[in-house]
Amino acid sequence: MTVTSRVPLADLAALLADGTRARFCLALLDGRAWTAGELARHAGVAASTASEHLSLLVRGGILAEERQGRHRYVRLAGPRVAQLIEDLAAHADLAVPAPPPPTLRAASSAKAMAAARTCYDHLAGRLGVAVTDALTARGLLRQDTGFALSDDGLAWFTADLGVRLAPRGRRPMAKACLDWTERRHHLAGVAGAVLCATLLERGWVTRIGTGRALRVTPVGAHALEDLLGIGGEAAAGS
Amino acid sequence: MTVTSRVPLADLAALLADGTRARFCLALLDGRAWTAGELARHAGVAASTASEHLSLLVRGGILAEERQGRHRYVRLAGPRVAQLIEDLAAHADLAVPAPPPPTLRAASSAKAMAAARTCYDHLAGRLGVAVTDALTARGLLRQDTGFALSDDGLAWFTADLGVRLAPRGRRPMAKACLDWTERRHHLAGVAGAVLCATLLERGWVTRIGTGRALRVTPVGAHALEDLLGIGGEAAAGS
DNA sequence: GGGATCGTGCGGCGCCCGCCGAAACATTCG
DNA sequence: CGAATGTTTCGGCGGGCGCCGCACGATCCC
Repeated sequence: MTVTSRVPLADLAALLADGTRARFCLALLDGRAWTAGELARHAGVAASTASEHLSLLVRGGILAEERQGRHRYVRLAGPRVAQLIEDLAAHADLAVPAPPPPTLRAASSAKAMAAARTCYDHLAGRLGVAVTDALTARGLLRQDTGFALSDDGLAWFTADLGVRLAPRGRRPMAKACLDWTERRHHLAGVAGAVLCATLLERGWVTRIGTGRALRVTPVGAHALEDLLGIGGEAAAGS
Repeated sequence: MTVTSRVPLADLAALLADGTRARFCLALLDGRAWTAGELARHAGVAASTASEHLSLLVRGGILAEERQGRHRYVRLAGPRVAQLIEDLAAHADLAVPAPPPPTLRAASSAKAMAAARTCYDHLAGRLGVAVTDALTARGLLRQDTGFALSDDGLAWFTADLGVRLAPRGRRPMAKACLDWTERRHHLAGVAGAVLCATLLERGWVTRIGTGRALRVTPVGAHALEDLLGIGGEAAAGS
């Protein structure tokens, strides 16, 4: 009988408390849109099962959907949920030290991911942390008293990188995001997204295959060395 | 058969996906330690049920326990989990606009909470946001390019407030925490915790009853006006 | 139009898990 | 020591939910 009024927190958590739905969300952390079928295969469940899960996640505000023809494209609803899931995953993985990957293929993939990857819409992995460190060392990013760009940092985006860094809604300009391989913070927020988009646009980094993993191109390595003094391992192509 | 390797994210979310466990965590957001019995009564379940829930939460790293005699005291495991739960709750409450409180007592309590309360170990509610705004307006806290104290801000804590602001482990000095009544950010992190602790120690604010709600004392109102130019409604006692 | 592909609604099955009460254990107090 | 109180363990019950297969509608391609 205990009707026990609903607890919003529990309802939200319940959406992520299922292995299959969690796998969906983790896959979608690459920031791109997937079709229902792709996700079903990725998680190893029947299409009908995936369909129901997606409806729940959309209704719960975790995912946004976009229908095109016979496809149902689905992506994370926004940077906020992406951050939330990333935080949750980071916390969960801290408790469970990653077991050694079973297959060679998985090991190689894990290695590439650890080197450089996207985290929703910004850089992560050793590359992401290296960029964050370089910005900090040069006084462009302040981490000792919080996490914010300095005035020099603002100027760097405009003058050195050559991109406009405009406020976007209520999203913070700079934000710390916990890197789950490096166990340190890397740059997220508007600045992180703009930086990542710029690197991709200019071909300084490219995606490896269809996943989240990135590779620094030779041109990119030069540019990163030039702009931030990043060289060697962190900028190495895979 | 589908053994489907575990998904840490889902395991963590599952801990919070139950109404009773969620109620426990939300109650513990006051930052203090509760006994198992108190939580059981608070959530309206049998002691045996609460006991099992607590064991799960402790094993999952959400809660830390401390046994004293026949009592089992339990509190949130640390600022990190507190922040996680707060984020999750904030996101959940955004989707579900709070229904009007059913009872007069609840309404009065909600009013006090909205005015001033603790959020784990820092200030929240209109008071928390007012303090954050005042710090920002005076150039002590930078919010336009992220969220960090300025050098003036560091000096303010030492010279004006008269407290040492030392780094504590890996916890960030300043951090934005989403206020679920004001729907804006307030100051968290080491600085937020130190500030809140100082205000409580000096009797500038006091707890109302046993909950999270706070009241600004007359002495406190003067001090806040003095230090930050905060007056009127935000500093009003209740 | 015909055949392949993609997504969805519906039963039905099975299991997990949250709940309680009763009994046992631990601690404090008189 | 005995009573009172707080907590834990154990069965057992019931409901919720994640899974599939199948049938069907929609869409795209040839």
